[in-house]
Amino acid sequence: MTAAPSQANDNRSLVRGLEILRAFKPGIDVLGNSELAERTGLPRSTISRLTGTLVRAGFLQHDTRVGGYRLHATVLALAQAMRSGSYILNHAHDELERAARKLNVNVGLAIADHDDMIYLDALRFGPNASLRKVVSGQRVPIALTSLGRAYVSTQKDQALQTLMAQLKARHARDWHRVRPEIEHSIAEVQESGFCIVSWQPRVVAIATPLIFEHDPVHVLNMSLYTDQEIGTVKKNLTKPLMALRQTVMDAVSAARLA
Amino acid sequence: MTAAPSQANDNRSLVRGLEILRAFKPGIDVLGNSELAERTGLPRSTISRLTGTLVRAGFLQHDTRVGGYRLHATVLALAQAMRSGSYILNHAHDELERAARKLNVNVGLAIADHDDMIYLDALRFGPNASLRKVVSGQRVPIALTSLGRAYVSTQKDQALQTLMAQLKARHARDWHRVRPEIEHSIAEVQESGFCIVSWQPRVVAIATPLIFEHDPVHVLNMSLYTDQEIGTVKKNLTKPLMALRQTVMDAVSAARLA
DNA sequence: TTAAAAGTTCCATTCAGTGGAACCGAATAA
DNA sequence: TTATTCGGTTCCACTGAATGGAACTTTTAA
Repeated sequence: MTAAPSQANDNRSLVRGLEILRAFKPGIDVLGNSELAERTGLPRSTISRLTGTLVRAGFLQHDTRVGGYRLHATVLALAQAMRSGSYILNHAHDELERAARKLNVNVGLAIADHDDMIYLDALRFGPNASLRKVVSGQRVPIALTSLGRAYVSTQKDQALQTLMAQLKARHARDWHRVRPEIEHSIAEVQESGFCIVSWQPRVVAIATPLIFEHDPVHVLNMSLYTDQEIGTVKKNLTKPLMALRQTVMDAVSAARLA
Repeated sequence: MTAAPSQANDNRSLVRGLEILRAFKPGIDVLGNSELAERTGLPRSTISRLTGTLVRAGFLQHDTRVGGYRLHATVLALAQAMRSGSYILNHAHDELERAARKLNVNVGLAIADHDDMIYLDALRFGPNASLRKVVSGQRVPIALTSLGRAYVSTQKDQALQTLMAQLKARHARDWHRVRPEIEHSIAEVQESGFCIVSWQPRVVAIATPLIFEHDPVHVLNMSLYTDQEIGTVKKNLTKPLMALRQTVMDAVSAARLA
């Protein structure tokens, strides 16, 4: 999650306020004014005023125990509104769940945001088999994941150039290694409709883009924690993934006629 | 969810931007610039600029199909960050789930925001018995629910006055009816530690406040869809609710020592 | 084709937001 | 105890960022 582009004629105060909100992530759940000032590079007085407004608006709360701010429940209400309004998610969810249960693999649906993918829905299995958990909102980097690369493969021309430039900026250090990997994945998707990546040890993931006219690109994935060879996983998951993809697309298209 | 107080020296643009975000709720998932202008009373040019910024910041997306804006996945990431940072929620969740399964009732944990309560966690049973669903972010009005009234009962003096004034403003129409109900619930909590309300037909709910030093007040509740008399429900749920309350408080206190 | 509605851009005006500095209060050190 | 540091807030003079009316463009509806 790199800093927002912060382009031309954007409303400055609004951008700054949102930047403050975005400074909170899993693991960073309390931030004081001076920490925020450091992270954003803004003067302390400015931060102080903005956090005040964010508190009164219900987006932050002050934690007197540790003397800092936390995100407040208003953001949960927004998330709820967002999820309930995403018809793709709504029509896909049951199918994702069914597939996850049947195959005993993690199944996810995600969408791009800057240089991350964000899960709209993620059905996860704990280590002890059937324990299930539904998560949403997790960010994973576009450049390194099957999810992200499946997304990249849907971009063309100018949009693709821009995106690659962003990714390069974020992964400057090991771009020489990452770039060919991305290009390999793109080729993979173009050839067979999906790509396979193992970006964390023992986790193999396979992803395929879901494209609907007039809608942002969504990406579907399956992943599992395993010792199997990547080839074996490919053999096992390709068909189910593509089948799920078709099922979801049908479900969404059908719903659209009503 | 009434308009934010929008007090003294608040950053105007930021407040307006957040107001735009808050205009989206379940059921209202697409809004065009002019609709937003209407709802907020701001000039169309201003809205246009602000929505532009919100889009570039990743908080809104433009839906070209219907020509309007939707909330974007960034708000999911924020919600995820918020939930993962709430240690009360984290330590309570498993207990809530256990209780819900055991008793076959809905169990929830909520926190106040303006004149609403917002669920941090809500374990729901579908009509067909054991189907379970975890929800968070739903808003319910303070004045009308057991959840909200249990919260009101924790407020004193100035804070109580202010809160009641807010509620009165929101429920001006039938304040003469609502006010005594709230006062009854307050007395109930002060006497026995919980209150019972049926604010929707056939739904009975019982709630109890969870107070931790230096933390905002949380409220725990149980509810069920039933034909039973309120007295019967009370008999059945009082003990489990208070037991759950104790369990959660212990779990949180224990975790705090580590 | 015309009319109406929705959205964007322009631009002169001004006041909202800014940030440096001073101030406050709490925690820590001496 | 007093001094010192640190985090936070308040003050205030300055100014350019944000504003909103009007003009313009694009889309939708009739």
